[in-house]
Amino acid sequence: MAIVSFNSPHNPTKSHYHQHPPPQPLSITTPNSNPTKTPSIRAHLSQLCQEGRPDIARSLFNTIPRPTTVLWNTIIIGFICNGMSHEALCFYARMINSLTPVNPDAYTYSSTLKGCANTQQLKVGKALHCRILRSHSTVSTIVGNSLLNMYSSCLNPLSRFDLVENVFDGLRKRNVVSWNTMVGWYVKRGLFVGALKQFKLMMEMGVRPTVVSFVNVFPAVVAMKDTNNCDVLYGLVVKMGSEYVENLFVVSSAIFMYAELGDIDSARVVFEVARERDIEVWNTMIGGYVQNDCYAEGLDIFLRVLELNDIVPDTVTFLAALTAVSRLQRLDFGQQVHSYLLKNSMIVPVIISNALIAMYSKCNLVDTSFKIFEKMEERDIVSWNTMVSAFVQNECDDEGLMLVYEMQNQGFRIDSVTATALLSAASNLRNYRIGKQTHGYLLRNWIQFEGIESYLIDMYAKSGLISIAKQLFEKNCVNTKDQVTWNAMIAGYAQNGETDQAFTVLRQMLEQNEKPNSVTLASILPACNLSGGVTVGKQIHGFALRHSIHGNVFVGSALIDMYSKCGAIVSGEMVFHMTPEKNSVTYTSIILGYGQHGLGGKALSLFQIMLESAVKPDAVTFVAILSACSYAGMIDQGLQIFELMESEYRIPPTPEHYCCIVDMLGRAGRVIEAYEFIKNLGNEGNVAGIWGSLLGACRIHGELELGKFVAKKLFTLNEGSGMAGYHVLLSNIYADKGMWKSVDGVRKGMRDEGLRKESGCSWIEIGGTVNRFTAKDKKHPQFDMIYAKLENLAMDMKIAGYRPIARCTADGTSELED
DNA sequence: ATGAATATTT
Repeated sequence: MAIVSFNSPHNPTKSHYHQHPPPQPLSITTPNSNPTKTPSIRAHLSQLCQEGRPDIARSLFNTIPRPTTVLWNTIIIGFICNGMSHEALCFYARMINSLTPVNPDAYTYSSTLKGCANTQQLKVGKALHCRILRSHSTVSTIVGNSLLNMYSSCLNPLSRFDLVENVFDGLRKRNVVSWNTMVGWYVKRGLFVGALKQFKLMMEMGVRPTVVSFVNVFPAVVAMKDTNNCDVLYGLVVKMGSEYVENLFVVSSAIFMYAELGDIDSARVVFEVARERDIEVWNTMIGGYVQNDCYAEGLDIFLRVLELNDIVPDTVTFLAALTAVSRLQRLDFGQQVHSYLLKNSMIVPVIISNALIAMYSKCNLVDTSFKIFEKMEERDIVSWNTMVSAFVQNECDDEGLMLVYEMQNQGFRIDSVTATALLSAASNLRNYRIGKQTHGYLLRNWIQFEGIESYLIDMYAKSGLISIAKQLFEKNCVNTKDQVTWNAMIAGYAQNGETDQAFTVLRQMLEQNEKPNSVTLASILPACNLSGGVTVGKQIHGFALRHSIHGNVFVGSALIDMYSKCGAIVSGEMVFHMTPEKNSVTYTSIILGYGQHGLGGKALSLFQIMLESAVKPDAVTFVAILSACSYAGMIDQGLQIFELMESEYRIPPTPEHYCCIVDMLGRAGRVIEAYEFIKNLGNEGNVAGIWGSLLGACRIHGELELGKFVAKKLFTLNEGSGMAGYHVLLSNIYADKGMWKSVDGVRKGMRDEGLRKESGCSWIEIGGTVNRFTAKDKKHPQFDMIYAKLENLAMDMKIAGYRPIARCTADGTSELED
């Protein structure tokens, strides 16, 4: 089996030396042997360099009393070909300052200039340029080309002054290399039209293009998305003959060109035309498929590479394969790639480990990601960022924050990627302090990146500082509002329950001719639930249909949710069946809807259909189906599904699942069983919600003693927001039993602790207007008529023989039930 | 003995 090889940054395999025949045996020379000694010393030095030992060649060189220019050149070239450009430059400095004067020649200049290009030493390059101009009346084409190349790699491509062009204009003789370098330079400067013009000019001058000419001009048409000229250029390649069409450089860059332009079929044709393929051709083809979201096809090609005996997959191959695996969330495949790597290579490069971390994270196995991260001997900023993002994306925001802390301890600085993860964590945790700190850090360090405003708006809105979000939206994004920014603001208002504001922003968005997309609609739809009216939701649905975005999974799921929350479960059902693409959220929405409408049987049969489909249920799906079972009293089925969740689907239960089970048992009167269930959970069951469900059950079934015990337990847990509700529940239990003294006691306790239950509210939509009511409120413009009608109704009910049961609520108002 | 050139993770 082939051993996996990985590229090192300075891969010498492409140096010219390795294209030469294998080294000849040494010829030993003595200092005074004969006049031919110089060429043989030169051959010896050159051979040492070919063997990758230029330092030894230098030591040998140091023993030579009066080295000639040729010998100096040999060492300089030797260093350059071994990726030691810095040493080459030092050696050049030694040469011109030598006590035994030697004159640099064209070889010295071209190789030293290459050294400058490799190390970005503009000053040395300029000094060389001066020296060349001073010492020679004419500049040879090769030296001129070396100057062109040096300037094109050392100069800032965005600078207004174009020294490269000056040198090119000053060249007395140009050849195809000069033209190619110019085309490359234009591309680097972003002057794509210029690059293409230069290429055309070269053709018009009768210069025959080489493969490099094509490789250099392709990126220009890619950048311009110029599919026409792309075809013209490739046509030219075909015309030039098989030496061009089958050249590995041409094949690889043509595949890349077509793939970048979205024409993956043509890329495949180019790939098939190549009779011989090296690993880079294979990599480009895999990468092309990944780039075009054809992950399965990419993996097919990857598998073919593994089967080849003469091609060894490298870092890039595995990187592309892992990207495809991540996008497909094909964990099985990813694990195979992982074990292949472990089996076949000594060390896994950092970049591959990073991709593995990302892959496991995308497959929701963040623990495995962290194991890989922990085991890494070396980590770069991408490793840290990937792991932090992995935590944040898998709902482990606290771990993500801790890791950022640790990362800074180890000398890595927060960058734009870390910041996006931090902002996401802040908005997930609804923690504006972390968000503000991150915002401050970005401002202090002048860190800017694309979409920064949307991240900030999202964070401030979700963490409750909607006014700051609004300020950012209005001040910082005056002219730069894009779809994402608009969406962030709309979602922000919608999530804060500010429905009117959300719709105002949507209207502004439409007025400014910015098109809403699926994200916009999926963000605004939940606001329709809150507003209580189905009319607005229907309008959004109509909008989605008109703009052909109703087929989107997210929009579909949001529509289902909206209809079912507005009581229109039949419409929700229809949307479900008409949504072409269904994911776990789509299924969960409709199951939840069925459950809330008491349609347990329908929920259950749809859940069965889901299990048989390719869509995997997630933790939320189980909450939906369990609560549906609970509402419908389908206890046995519910318990069975709960078993299945852990054993079959490997989803660890959360407090929400436990709540469902307790609720399910409790509603059915199996209160003691529910209590036993919580006891068995141990410390994991010490969550207010779970005990709260049990307290609810105690009330329904009049379990006074257990209720008192459960309430006591709840009050020790003291989890804030819901506590008032639990006090009210306890007082209701007492009230049901007519124990008014105890009721008073609970209410006094609540007053002492400053607890107040938020009053319940109901609403109804009439003629497109939503009317909200809370107990005893007089805000409605027609409240007097409404109360008069209520009294009439109450009278009618009394006459009909109805006896309401009066129960006490915490704020002293009476509540009519049953 | 010298010059131009392709693929990559958050």
